[in-house]
Amino acid sequence: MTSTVADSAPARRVPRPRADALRNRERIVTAAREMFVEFGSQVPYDEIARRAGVGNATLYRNFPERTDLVHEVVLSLMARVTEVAERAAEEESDTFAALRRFTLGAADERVGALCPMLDGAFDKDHPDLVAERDRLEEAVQGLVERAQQAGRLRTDVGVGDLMVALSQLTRPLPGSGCAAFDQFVRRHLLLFLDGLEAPARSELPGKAATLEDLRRDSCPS
Amino acid sequence: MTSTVADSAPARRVPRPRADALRNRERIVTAAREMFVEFGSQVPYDEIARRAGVGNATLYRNFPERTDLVHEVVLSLMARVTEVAERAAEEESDTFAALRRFTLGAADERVGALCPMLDGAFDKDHPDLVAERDRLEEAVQGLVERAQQAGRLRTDVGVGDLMVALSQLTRPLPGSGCAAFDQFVRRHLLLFLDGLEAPARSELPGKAATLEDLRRDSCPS
DNA sequence: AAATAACCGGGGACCGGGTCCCCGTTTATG
DNA sequence: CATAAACGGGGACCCGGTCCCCGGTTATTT
Repeated sequence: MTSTVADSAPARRVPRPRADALRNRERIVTAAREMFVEFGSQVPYDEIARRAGVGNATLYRNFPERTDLVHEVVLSLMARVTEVAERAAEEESDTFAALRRFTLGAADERVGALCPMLDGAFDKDHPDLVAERDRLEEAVQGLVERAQQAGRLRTDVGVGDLMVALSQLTRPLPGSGCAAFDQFVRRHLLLFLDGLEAPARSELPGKAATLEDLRRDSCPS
Repeated sequence: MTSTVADSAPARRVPRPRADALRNRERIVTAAREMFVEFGSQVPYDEIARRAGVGNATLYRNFPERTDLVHEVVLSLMARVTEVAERAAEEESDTFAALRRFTLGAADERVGALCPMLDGAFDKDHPDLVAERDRLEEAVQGLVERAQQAGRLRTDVGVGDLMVALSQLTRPLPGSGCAAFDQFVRRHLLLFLDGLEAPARSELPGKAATLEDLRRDSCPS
């Protein structure tokens, strides 16, 4: 994975970051993801540092702007979720089972944490982000279309419906690191999925939405 | 409603509050409910006062402790939701339709706002609160049982499942007062309800929970 | 293994926003 | 009309988050 880029190159100009520096940066991002999930992206810097087992200065050195940190976390989280979607599509033959697996897997990754991040305060149009979002949408859209074409998923729902409901249902209650809650969430996700299954049991108002619709609608600012 | 308690009594000791004072108190509670729904119970006192069209001093005079205000708001919100449940049971002959009506009605009242209030910081065991919670549980439990006995609602779900999922799905995204989002929420609620309908399309892990279970589990503190 | 430079960590000063009170003014009541 | 209760907003206080400084530590280089 990590190519030996700066190995033979003149290392004097950019002497390659130290090993522990990279490790620390990684620990920070992980800690931040966990904290964001639980307390939202406004959580104090010092707390994140403590959770990461790092001095706060290290945190400020790596991410001078909070924006940078949020950006990094969102990116990393989206990548994980995308991978869950791709693995589900690949390894699950039954189309609806694939959808189930993705949903529960995404819940385990705490997609719900993406929600509070939409509270402004970070660049939604950054190229990296758009790229990652497109990858995610493509992967999930694939799951949805396959299930719909197989007649297993009702056709009046879209990726947006799935993602938003998924996010909402898995959003952590602030404070309580309740253990029993997790099991509870799985029940709700499964119930929601049952509602998604074809044939449709009711008629929905409005129309199915894509991720693009979401991004546009959610922030009229 | 308001009995003339202090009318003939020696009014010197407690000379009955002035009319505008009562009106102001009411406006404050209303404003607080709206603000809590949108921004959580931590919203600055001054903001609430401004929204209520009152000086901040009036707010502090009426609710010296934030706890008091939260308590009042929760109570008022629960009462509204209970009423929705009772009206639904009473006026809707079809048992599942009653459940639908309650769910959508409760969403309109913004039950989701109750969630962030569980972030500690207020007395869960206050007699008034317990009483109101029991009334609410009884009303909703009635809806659930009727639908289950009629064979319209799957039997592996309980009041707790409905209430928590309902709260989660309707929780407002902090910041954006997005208009389109509301319509979106209705879609998700209807999908979830479809999942609740009998016959069950999947097998759920764990077991159905009551409100009492919720209260106990959610705060191991 | 020693030298060197990059990196780390935590203690504390600064700053902004929320809380809460004081007091001159307004308004319901009898 | 007199009186006292209630109002309102301006500002002082205070706390918690941010951000920097500097002495110590640890990975790299020869």
